[in-house]
Amino acid sequence: MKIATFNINGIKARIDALTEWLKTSDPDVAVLQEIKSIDDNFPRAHFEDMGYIVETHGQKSFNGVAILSKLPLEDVTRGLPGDPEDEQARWIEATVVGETPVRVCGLYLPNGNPVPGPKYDYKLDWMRRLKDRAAQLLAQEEPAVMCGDYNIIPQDEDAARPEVWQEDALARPESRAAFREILNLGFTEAFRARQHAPGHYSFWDYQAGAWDRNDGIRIDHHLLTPQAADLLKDCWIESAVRGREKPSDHVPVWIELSA
DNA sequence: ATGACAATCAGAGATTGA
Repeated sequence: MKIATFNINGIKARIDALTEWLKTSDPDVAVLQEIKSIDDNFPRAHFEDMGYIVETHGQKSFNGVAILSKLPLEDVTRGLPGDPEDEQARWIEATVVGETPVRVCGLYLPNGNPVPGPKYDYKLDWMRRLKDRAAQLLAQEEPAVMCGDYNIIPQDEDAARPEVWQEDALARPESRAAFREILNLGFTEAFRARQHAPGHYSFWDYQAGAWDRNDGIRIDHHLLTPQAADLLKDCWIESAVRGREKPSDHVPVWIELSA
């Protein structure tokens, strides 16, 4: 089972690039962030015609997550538990029924800038709720993946120019500590389980020729429960997608599971 | 120190992102 997480930065703007990517790279499961669309405006039939089951959790203008799957999906839920007041569409879950069923959670973690401020408070509170949900998933003792745009640069080696991110919500010590707290529950960060070298990124800003200068950051991640980590065959970043026509500023990050 | 770039909604320019 091949699963890719991909922040597409708007379904309306990315429909052609996303379609081309699905055709050529052929994920079994595509976990999408920033669809920037309400559910009714998501081009569901277009992807169904390509053989995908489509589950969305959108809102107007911003955020929004989705799962496209060639394998059956069961028990779809929307929204991160823990705050009924939270109306931002940043979390979706479904069980992908392959040879071995896998619970797949797609997330778009808040950016959190500027620091300090209410947006940063929201980020840290969202991560507290994420930790609660992560602990529940661990207690199930089943294969589960939490993947998406974490808006977290885990370590300095995950940025081309770590010095410019020092005071940023993506790299602040409190942000990194909250991320590590979740890892320390017992999750495996798939990319670092397979790759130890610095210089691998999943986002390059549109501005100032960041892609051409390889001035990137690694902020899109897969976190695996032990039962999922035991199934991990490989993890890689499809960075070439950033160089295509009308690209997102993020690229797909893949895992392959023996499932 | 600033802006650069892109997307959305709207129908100009503010807001958001990272």
